[in-house]
Amino acid sequence: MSIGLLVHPLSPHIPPASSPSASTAGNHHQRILSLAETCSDMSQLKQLHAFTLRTTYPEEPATLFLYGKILQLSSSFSDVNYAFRVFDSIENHSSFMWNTLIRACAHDVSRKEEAFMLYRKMLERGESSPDKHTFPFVLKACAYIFGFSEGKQVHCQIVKHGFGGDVYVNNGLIHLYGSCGCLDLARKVFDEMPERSLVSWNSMIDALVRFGEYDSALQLFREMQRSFEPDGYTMQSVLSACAGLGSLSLGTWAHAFLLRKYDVDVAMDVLVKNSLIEMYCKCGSLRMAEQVFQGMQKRDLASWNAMILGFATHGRAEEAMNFFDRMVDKRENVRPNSVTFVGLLIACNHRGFVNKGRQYFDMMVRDYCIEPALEHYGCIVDLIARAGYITEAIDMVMSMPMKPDAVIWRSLLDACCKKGDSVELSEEIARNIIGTKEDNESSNGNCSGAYVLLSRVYASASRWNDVGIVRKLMSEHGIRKEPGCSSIEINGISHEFFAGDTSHPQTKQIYQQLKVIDDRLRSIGYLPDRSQAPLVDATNDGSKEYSLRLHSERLAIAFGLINLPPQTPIRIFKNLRVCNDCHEVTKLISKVFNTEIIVRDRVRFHHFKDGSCSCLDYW
DNA sequence: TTAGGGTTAG
Repeated sequence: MSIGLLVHPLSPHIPPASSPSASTAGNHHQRILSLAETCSDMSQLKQLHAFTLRTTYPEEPATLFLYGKILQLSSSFSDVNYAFRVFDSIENHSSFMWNTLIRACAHDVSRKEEAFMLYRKMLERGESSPDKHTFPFVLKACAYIFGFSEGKQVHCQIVKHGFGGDVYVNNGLIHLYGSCGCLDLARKVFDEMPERSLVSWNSMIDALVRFGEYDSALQLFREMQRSFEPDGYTMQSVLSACAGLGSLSLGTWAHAFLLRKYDVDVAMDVLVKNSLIEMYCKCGSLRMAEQVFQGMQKRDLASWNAMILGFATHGRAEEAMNFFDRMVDKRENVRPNSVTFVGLLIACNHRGFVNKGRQYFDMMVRDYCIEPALEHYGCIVDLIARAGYITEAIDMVMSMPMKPDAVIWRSLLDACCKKGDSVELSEEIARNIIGTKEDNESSNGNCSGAYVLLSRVYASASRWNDVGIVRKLMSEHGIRKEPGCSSIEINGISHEFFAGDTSHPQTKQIYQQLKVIDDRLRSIGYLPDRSQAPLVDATNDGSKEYSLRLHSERLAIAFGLINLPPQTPIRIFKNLRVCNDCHEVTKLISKVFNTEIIVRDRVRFHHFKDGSCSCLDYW
């Protein structure tokens, strides 16, 4: 029966003024209910609602049941306002009605807070008690707003109402505590669950991955396989863990696992494929990332962004920009978002493309109406400041609608130091950073960044007393400089190098190789930046010939050239940011030695407990 | 008598 014919077939059944027999009313409600199942949009639902109002008695339980259905349908058509109107028109609400409305709010971005308010109202009114359906919805809303204290209250209510053993409720709790970063509480709920589902495992694994506990996440994944088959959600978390560890061997294993175990649906899923792209990019294999991207039948914005970010963070700015051109081209016609522009600005930043960076920043605002966020400002300020346009960078910081964070101030300070600008200005900037909460957070728990930069400012102005004061302050506060470190995996063993490091057993050969590299680079006309502080005493044999500044990555590259067969790609992981100078030299070494060299920066180093990495030769 | 859980990048 079509809803368009609603009034005619049902009209003869409109209840008379006198009370209808129970069976007639029952049939009538039943017929409206079956019509409700066929509603496909709000206009049909509104007709049905009007008809229900006209032809039923509001106090009948069957009518209340119908209103519940109308409420549910209006929220499923995303008309939460209408759902609220229906709700407000009813005097006594069933648990189902409360639950439906709470759920509608929990799923609506702009009403997440209301979900919790509604739940409180439900308790206050006391006309119906929360049940096992209520809590998962409320918890979802709490998780979304990172409402830890609200969530704790709800947790108490769950125990009080006796739903502590419900698997859906517990999954909601794991998700909530996981979202708030309370991994121990999430784990406690997980461990104490009388029954677990696939979602329980996925939620716990996801929480661990999101907060950087990659090892534990992979450990849990292994345990999970004893009782459940992983699904697409699981595999995305596993791929993120591999990406976080920067372990291409693990990531490649996960890719193979995916292809072996799953049907086309899971393996071809856009979200899973995007995770694969991200994993390959973060593990340094842009070739594989591109291969996955090219093989995708369907792509979304995130697929493009993942590639752009991948190229950008590896210093391959031209390819990042080419991908952007392709995505906005008429054929693809994908509209970029704020993340796309972060990628483009990072690309420009890594390579010092100041004008391009300015163009993208303007394009983002002008052509795509995207409000620049702190991250965009961070990139552009760093870019223009590094290029020496300190005044322009400071003006930009002053014009920002939000408060600059310590990272931005540090970009300015760094640029001031390099340019040897006024000490007063540097001191002023340093005052904005030192001791701030953001600085502590943004520099891995120490605020060495600003102190080190400031001591460099004083050193460049030959104010040695002030250098001493800063160093003393640092040692008094127990602050140590976080050294740059590069790592390379060969035959499953990770070798780490610091700048000017001479601790490796192969140091002698490494420095000889560096000399070879240096000579080859000079032979093609490369002139190292002499203004950089030379590490002339770095070699064991006291040779002072090697005058290039020894970034840790160059040591790792030399080590790779010695120990890997010719033309084997060399993959380096670095804990800090890779500078433009490094990108340029790496490109040249790569050209001269006819070897692919990839340097991935900002990697959190990982060491397996037995001191090894199971690195297979997938490069 | 109605229904339910877990995602997107820096």
